[in-house]
Amino acid sequence: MLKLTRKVEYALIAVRHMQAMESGKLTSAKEIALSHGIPQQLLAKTLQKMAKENIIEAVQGPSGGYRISSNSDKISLKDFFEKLEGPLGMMDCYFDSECIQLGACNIRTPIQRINDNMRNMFSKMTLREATQ
Amino acid sequence: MLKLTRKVEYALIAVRHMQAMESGKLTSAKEIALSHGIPQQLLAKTLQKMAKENIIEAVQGPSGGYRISSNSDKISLKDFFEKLEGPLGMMDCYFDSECIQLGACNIRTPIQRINDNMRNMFSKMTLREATQ
DNA sequence: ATTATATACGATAATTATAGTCGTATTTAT
DNA sequence: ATAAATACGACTATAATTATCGTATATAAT
Repeated sequence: MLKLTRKVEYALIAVRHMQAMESGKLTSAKEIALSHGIPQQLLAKTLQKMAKENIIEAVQGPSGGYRISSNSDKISLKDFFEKLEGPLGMMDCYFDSECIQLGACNIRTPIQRINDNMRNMFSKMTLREATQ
Repeated sequence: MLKLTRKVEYALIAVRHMQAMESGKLTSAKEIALSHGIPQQLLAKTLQKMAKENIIEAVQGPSGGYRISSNSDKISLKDFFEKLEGPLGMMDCYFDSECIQLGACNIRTPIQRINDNMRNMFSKMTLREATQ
């Protein structure tokens, strides 16, 4: 329960991989995928997402690749998770859905309480901290 | 991401429903299911699970049903979640699986760190507290 | 005793979400 | 030009969750 998705797992692996690189040096999707035995195409997408969200920097062309963004120590785990997978919450009902429950829902407050605690916790933890 | 499953959602609804009952009074799976518009059979299973785990008390036979267990204020959210769905952790690799990663895994420590924080947080929060 | 109503529970089907692949376009160093 | 990288939309496969079905057992009420 409350498992990380593969997407996030791969993202964490990639971040650690990039952090272990010599400062400023690039690494590629292929390189990360091969050295950790994960599907390259899938990883590539996650890297692209991270680049788009400024968690990492992308350089195109041959001898291009990715490197960790310089502001990675300002990114909280909450932001990291949310940038990759949308709102961090234990329930959809606060974000999208038309809940069937209508007026009958008796767990809005409990859920909100749990959510707040979770969000708070992951806000206080930086990506850098977590992956160091 | 990190969504509660329906099972847990229904369990929370049921707990709240039972807490709202007059002390000691029973309510049935049918009653809860009808008043909150959730599938009765599925809810029934969750109630059975909760009864088995001593979160609630079950009384069989007609005019039987369920009531909240007297020790419900001693149950942490962590226990509640884990009793319903197994180990509370962001990754399987610590529990069951043979991970493909072998030696290449570079996120054991990060994941463990995140897990510890989560478990710690949910340990400190009681079910009673959360659902009050 | 019989009936009706409740819990108990294993097996299975349906649905949904996640994970992974494919094909193609674009960028750019050599 | 070519080769090697990122970028990205569409699609398929797989796994997990959600829900249903069928049946057994308990027990209060008649």
